[in-house]
Amino acid sequence: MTHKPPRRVMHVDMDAFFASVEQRDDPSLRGRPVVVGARPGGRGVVATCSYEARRYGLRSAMPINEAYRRCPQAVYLQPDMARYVAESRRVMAVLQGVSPVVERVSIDEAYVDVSGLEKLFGTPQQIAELTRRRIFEAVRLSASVGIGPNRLIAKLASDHNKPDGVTVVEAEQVMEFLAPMPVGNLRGIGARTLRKLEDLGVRSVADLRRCPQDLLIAHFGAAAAARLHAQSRGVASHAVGGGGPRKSISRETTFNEDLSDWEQLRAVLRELAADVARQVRAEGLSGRVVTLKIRFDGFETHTRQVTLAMPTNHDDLILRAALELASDPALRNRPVRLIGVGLSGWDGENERQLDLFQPEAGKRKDDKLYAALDQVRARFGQHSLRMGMKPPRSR
DNA sequence: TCTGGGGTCCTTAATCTA
DNA sequence: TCTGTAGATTAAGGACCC
Repeated sequence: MTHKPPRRVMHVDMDAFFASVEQRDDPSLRGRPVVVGARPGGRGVVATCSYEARRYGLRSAMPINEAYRRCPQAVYLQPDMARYVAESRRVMAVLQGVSPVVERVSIDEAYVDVSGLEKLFGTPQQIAELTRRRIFEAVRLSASVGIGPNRLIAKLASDHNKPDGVTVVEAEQVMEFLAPMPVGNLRGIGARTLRKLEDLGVRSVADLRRCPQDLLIAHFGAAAAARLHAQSRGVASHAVGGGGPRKSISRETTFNEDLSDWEQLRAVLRELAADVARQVRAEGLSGRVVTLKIRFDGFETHTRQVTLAMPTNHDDLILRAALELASDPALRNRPVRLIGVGLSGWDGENERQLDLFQPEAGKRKDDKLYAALDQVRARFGQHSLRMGMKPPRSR
């Protein structure tokens, strides 16, 4: 009987990726605080900032004006995504050279299954260092690497020694590694959940481990409680790969100043719908569910969606559906901060073939779609009627 | 006080359907 | 055939992630 090697997952995270690319390509930026994100003065946030900028308290997702207040001397740059995507591809190619099982999770990070690679590359520590070295040779950028028995531990390990570091956590070290960590480091714990946990006196993972299960269930529900419980003990999936195809495509925009004029909003919606449709067609997809997103003053956000009778990838049909959804009286007569449109609910290959090879059938399909839009119209008629009798549910 | 864009997944409630 | 209901599907919002 052969002995199965232990599961080892490696997480690779590029350090301050966008800012590092900028500093690499422009020597005058090296050693200086660099912020990549929205233009100061507007309504955006920091996408990434260099470690020099972090010393001033700047962080990803911080409002750009707050960043500017704290560090006006930083260099503020708008993202050049095409360039970052090209670098990302090179990094992913390096990872493919280490192991064929690579799961890209975002432009600057990936999981790699490195189980059983010891004979080829040496200890986990050596595998991690080799990876970092090869990345630097390929793109002249630094990365942080973590290795653990599953994805959760690998990710926390890569964070542990950032930037430009390596951390290896063996299975038997997991409990000890996690215990002192702030619970906020765990996956799925954002600002809201963190506040609630703090109210329960839970600050570290060790606290969470001690917290009675029924208390967690009472506050977070059974499913979330089970996830918290599992994570506090380092239990997580080690499956690398999968990921699957994307589920939706959307475009949205935030205005520098809230917009009330629906003629202008309609024009914006037209562009967004065209963008979505272009992307959907480029990926050979068509979808049935059109979603409209609107954000008002005070960050109050609403979505409305409609399922069409047949899938589409046409600008005009997506726009019409979005406009019908926007005709909901509850969404009118208020200044709009953000507007967006998305498409989801992909159909199988069959529909696509219908489009490509049977133009007549495709045409009939469109007729059906316009009929479906009439249904939406009818529904909103009903909807406004109903509102008089029964208040819409509010949550 | 301020909070982008593009996603995913989850919860809850309403509605459809077998 | 009628009716009640369980389960599936749809819709809206929220939390979270990078």
